[in-house]
Amino acid sequence: MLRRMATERRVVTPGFHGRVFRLVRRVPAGHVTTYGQIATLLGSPRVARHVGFAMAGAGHADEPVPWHRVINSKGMISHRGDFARAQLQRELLEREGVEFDARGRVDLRRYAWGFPDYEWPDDAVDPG
DNA sequence: CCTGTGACCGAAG
DNA sequence: TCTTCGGCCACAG
Repeated sequence: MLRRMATERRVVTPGFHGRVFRLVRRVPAGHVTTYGQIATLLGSPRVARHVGFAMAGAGHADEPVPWHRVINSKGMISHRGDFARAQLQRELLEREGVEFDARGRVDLRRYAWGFPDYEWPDDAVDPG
């Protein structure tokens, strides 16, 4: 029911980038979030890719976006060939106290932000 | 008014 | 552990 509504409703609508940025700004220093988590909070885990698209343009946002706190579901930095940015991202996170293991992975159970005050829209997809 | 360009995810084999 | 595949669109130039 709730599930079906989610498939019929468009979640990536005009202003999507702005909604992504607003959510990412709520992640405090020393924590991380994932593309999929942001996508789920905005309406559907399927649009994680679009969250990535939005982050690619984070520099165009009116207000600063802590883009470095967004990593992928494996707990790794998505470099997509841009190793310079990936290294900067890692440095920024380490500066905030986020630890990486030998494989360059962050323990999401420990650092992922839970968005405790997030208010789910009525037509939000069932997260579980 | 087009068009190209993107930082993903989970399931299946 | 690896690859492939479907999901599916705003936005800057």
